[in-house]
Amino acid sequence: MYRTHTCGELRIEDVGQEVTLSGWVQRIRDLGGMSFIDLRDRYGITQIVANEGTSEKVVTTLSKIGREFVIQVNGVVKERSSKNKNIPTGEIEIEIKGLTILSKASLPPFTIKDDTDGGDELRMKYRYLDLRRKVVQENLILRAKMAHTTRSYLNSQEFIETETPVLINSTPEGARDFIVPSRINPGKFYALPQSPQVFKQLLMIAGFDRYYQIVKCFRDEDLRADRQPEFTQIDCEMSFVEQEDILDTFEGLTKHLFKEIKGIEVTEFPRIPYSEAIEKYGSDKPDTRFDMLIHELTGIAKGNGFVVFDSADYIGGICAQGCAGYSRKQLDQLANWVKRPQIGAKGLIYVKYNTDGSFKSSVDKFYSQDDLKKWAEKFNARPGDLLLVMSGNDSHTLKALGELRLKMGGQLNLRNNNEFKPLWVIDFPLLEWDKESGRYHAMHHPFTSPKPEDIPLLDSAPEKVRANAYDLVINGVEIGGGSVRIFDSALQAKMFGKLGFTTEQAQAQFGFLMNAFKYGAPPHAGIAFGFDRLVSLFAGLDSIRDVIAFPKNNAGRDVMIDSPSEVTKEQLDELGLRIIQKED
RNA sequence: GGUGGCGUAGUUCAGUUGGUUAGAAUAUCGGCCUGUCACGCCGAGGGUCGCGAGUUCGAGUCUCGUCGUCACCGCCA
Repeated sequence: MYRTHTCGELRIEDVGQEVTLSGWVQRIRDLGGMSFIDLRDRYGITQIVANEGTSEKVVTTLSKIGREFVIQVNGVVKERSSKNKNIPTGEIEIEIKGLTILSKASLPPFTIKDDTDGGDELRMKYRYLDLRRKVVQENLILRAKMAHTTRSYLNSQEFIETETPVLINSTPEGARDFIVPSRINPGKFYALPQSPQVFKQLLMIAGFDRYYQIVKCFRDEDLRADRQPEFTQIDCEMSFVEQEDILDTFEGLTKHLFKEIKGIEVTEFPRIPYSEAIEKYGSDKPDTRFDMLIHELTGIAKGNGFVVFDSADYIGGICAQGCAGYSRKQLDQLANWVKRPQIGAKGLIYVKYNTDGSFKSSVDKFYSQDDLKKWAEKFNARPGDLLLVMSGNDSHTLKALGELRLKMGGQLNLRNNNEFKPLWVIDFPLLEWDKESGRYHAMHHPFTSPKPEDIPLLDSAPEKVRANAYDLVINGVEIGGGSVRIFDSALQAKMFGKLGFTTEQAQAQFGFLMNAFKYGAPPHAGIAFGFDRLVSLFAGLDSIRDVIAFPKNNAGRDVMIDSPSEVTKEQLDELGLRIIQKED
């Protein structure tokens, strides 16, 4: 038997017991006549002590061990003469009687300890060592708990967990697919699913009524801190439901997770239309932990001879409370920040609402104190506040104001990671115009149902058609999204037409689905949560990498196994593939 | 595809205007040490300053390129 107990469980009540422990050597403190070993496993750390009573054989072995050796120790649990209040096992120690080296260890490239040692590059290359760190283990344990809790909640609601295939067809809509060549079918390719979308709809047609799956999805697009090429979704679909039923059910799941995992009662799930989110927050995933809403000034700020504003489609700004005291340097920094290519604003106008009630702005030449007072009223600003105003093309300016709002919210410490503010963004546009391809794209996906009252607009003003689509947003993070589906093959055919598919193309790509609709399709709707993002939100992390055991880097590479990698000529031949060197 | 940050000892970092032998902490190794828990004390070893070119009498430092990495923009139905 390798162990009778783990390294985290022995307490003062166990004093006198003879025990065997196995684990990794965290640290050795050799005091000469006596030494201490911190023995670590995922449950905790237990101190081992050797002193003058320890056998010669054990002392000799002890002198050979180092950091990260895997050892087995047996001995008697003793009360410590000097206790450590900082760890749960701090009142006891094991007086060593026997010691076996189970596995030697080379010196690790970074020290295994809680506060990060070794940069991301090393941590990823030696991820199996990084995963020994308690902080990283805790993230993965949190992930496991959340998956378990999700399953038991959905199981209790009569959802059926069903697996769907991973080798499917490539489709032209949406993100780039990962492609898998078929050996048995030369010249043909599978694709990895971006989501199990059509399969879950087929399961509804099959009568499963409630489906879920915690499932890997794949998108061949550039990575971000919150985007990996393979990621996990809590994927769901329900029959005989309307939008309201989905929102209720998944508010329920979200509340349950917050309560079970974090002990937090989250009650409010406000709903705001997409258009309002854009107007007030400059984003379709607003962070509602703080207000600082965007206000439009287009009507009242034009016509004073300030060319920048007079020529703008849109003028708007935000009010940073209590920031009227910002220095020239601070204001310049903000202006430079919005001028970076990532934001792309031309400039930033400020108005200081001084505590004495006067105004000082960068456009005093064009606007009187009375003019600026009107602005301030529009923002509900009070003396001591700072107005930050931008202008230009409306969608770009709103987006830039949204970014500035987030930056100011962060700067003023209004974005607290222990506070959770969910909301539903609803009424998304069904279609958006894509300049590059010169056609409409489905904003959600091609199976999303338009709002019935907007269907007449499909022909006259397609961009005005709203969808029965919804996103769950928490703290400015898009946690999930879904829609009510089209279940009528005629409407579905019309949608494909709007998206620029010919009848033949639609038939070739999605014929099986439209065909299935002919055999009695129930009204259905669904949603998918980004599981990695949800876990990182619960863990208070900005990057999803730390909640994934073996993540990929910025360039989509796994630096530990060095993938992707080349394959042999034989493999290529068998698949009928040839590598063509790209010219620069 | 683009913008920006970072790259110096195993690790974390310092390194002045371009100037002698590139430092500190920590880790490692050796010695001493009976109550440590970030043990302590003494000593030692450890460097392709990411790589390559250029400027210069002289480059860790300046310029260009390149590689790696991170964040972001585009992209992500």
